[in-house]
Amino acid sequence: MARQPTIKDVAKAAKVSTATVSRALKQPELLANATRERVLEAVRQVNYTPNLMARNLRRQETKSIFLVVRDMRNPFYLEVFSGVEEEARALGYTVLMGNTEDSIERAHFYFDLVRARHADGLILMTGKLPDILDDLARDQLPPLVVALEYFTDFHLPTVRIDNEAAAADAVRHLIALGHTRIAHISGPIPEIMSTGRHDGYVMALTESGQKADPAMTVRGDFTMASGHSGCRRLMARDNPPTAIFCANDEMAMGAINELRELGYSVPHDISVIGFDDIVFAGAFYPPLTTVRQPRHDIGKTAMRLLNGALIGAPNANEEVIMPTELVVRGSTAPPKQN
Amino acid sequence: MARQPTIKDVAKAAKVSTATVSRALKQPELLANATRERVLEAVRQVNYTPNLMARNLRRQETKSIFLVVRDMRNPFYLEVFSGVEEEARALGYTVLMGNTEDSIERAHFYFDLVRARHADGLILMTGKLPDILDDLARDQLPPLVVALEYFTDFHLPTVRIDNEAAAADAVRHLIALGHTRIAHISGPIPEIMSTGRHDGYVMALTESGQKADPAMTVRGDFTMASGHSGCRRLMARDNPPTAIFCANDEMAMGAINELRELGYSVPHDISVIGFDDIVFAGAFYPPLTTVRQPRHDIGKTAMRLLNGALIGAPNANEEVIMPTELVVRGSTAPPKQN
DNA sequence: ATGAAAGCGCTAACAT
DNA sequence: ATGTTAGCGCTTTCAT
Repeated sequence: MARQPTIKDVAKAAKVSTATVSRALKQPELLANATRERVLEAVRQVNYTPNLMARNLRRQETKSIFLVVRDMRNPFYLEVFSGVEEEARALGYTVLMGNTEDSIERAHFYFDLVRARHADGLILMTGKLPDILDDLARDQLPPLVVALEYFTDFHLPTVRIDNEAAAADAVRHLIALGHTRIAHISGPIPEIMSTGRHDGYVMALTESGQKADPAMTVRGDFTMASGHSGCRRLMARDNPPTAIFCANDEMAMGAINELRELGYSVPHDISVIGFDDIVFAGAFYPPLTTVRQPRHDIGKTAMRLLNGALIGAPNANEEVIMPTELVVRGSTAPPKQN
Repeated sequence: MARQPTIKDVAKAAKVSTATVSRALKQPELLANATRERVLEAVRQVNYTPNLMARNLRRQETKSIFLVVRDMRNPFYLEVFSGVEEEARALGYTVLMGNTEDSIERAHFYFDLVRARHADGLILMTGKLPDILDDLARDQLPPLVVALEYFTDFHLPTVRIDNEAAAADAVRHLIALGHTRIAHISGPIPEIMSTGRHDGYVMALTESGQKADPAMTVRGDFTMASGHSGCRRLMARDNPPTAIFCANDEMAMGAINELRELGYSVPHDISVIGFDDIVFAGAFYPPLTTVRQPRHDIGKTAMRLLNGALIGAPNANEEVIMPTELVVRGSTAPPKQN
């Protein structure tokens, strides 16, 4: 590429000072009509684009934010990302993607990038928040929004769902179908998201008068493989479940594929329910009954909150709880009559 | 956050000039051991992080690159992204994500962002390259790498697969199984990727002595919905196919789900083969036979090429063809004997 | 309504 | 081996 024209080139072409060029672009109302026109014409003529590095340095802002996720290969985050990106574009930000792979150091790396003024703020969608935020004093925190996860030690702007209520809804659906032996494949407890979903499972069972048998909960890690193995362990029990509530869709898919290998038919023999409504949940066979999270809106809201924090809006510290929705498809049915 | 310490604060604390601080960080070997130690100690003491906006302005580089895709919600791009990101991190770059939604204006927007020095270069994974690059003279192009797609008018650094050969492999697999009525659900022709896969389909049929009946190709658009409808049209023919080669996995999934609704069993009645080996291809039922693209390596290679272009490496204009691999799973089988 | 000039924080050329 | 200094390109006082 040829050398970029600078504001000086425009100033020379329009025979004005660089300050006037800057004004023509930022506060055109301050200039006389004739001058403004002349400058804008010069801008076009020399094909000028403001240099963002210089502008950022001068303004002490980058107009970029980091979206930091646990594993960017998880399609779930993509839809959140597209929501963040949509809102960011409207607000004049660009979105950088960070990815911690569950490493606390990698998370701190993104905090450092904000310190280094590579971005103005962060949206965190990682687990292990307590560990990450542990030794950072409150006033050392960069502008920050927590999405999906949350942090209980002190109040941060947060957008999330009510995991407990959503999980309870899912389990109530199974109870309403008549299931009495309902198992749970959980996420990595004690992470707060997994704990919430497990609590909702226990809550729904308890309120219906069923006892939550601890042996009916096996711990997974949100991967399909852990759905496979968790399901195998559950079905090997003396009194195997007739329904399994999985803490996410991938584990539900793993469980269903395992059940097929074991010779069970879903939902005829066993019902399975997932969580998230990822994009392939409806295309799966059988189509997955699951809990939909408003991913796109979660992303938009997170960006909106972050912008609030960035411009120092008054009550930027709010916690927004987004609604969830049980999506009943083909992986759940009444229990088989024996 | 408190005010960030600057290089001046370090200089004062270490009683040296700012230049010496800069050297301690960039070219420590130039300094006397004692000075270097003193400076680094001061850096720690005042908790200094270099301001990247200032560094970028001074160095005239951003150390960021844009990865521009057609639709970032497509999980396929994610794995490419993770490859780009891995290599970028190793080379000291951060990756910005751009997303054109197939709009030429949106694509140009990212070109403008490079002009505005928001990023140093671009990796393009969008269709419509000819339209996008149309009226840009060669010397107006920013540092640029094309991935997956390609552009024939003039030579750009490119990483891609041999779509024709890969598609031919897939179709040969069906031929080897004994199929003689093989249909194709294509991507949006005349885009080059779709054309290549269609050409491979025709080539494999022709070389085996089968005639490629144009009515056996229906045009899709890479969405699951177009797999559904394309499959329905094919199966409504007088002499329906016994096997369908789909130009990507989503369309193959759509086709399989449609076949199930029509009462066909895959692969017993009809074989279906996809392309890409997206992350859910193996979890699908039946597990999808498909053509695997080395997505992660494609991403890494693209970033490597872009870095070459950025540092002005000699033969940065190379075109890299990555290998593909036919992954035979459960969606293909010999044709049913009538 | 416009211009002059300072300076954001850093690096690199030049000087010593 | 270290310091001095001149910018990178822009925005924003402060003057006029």
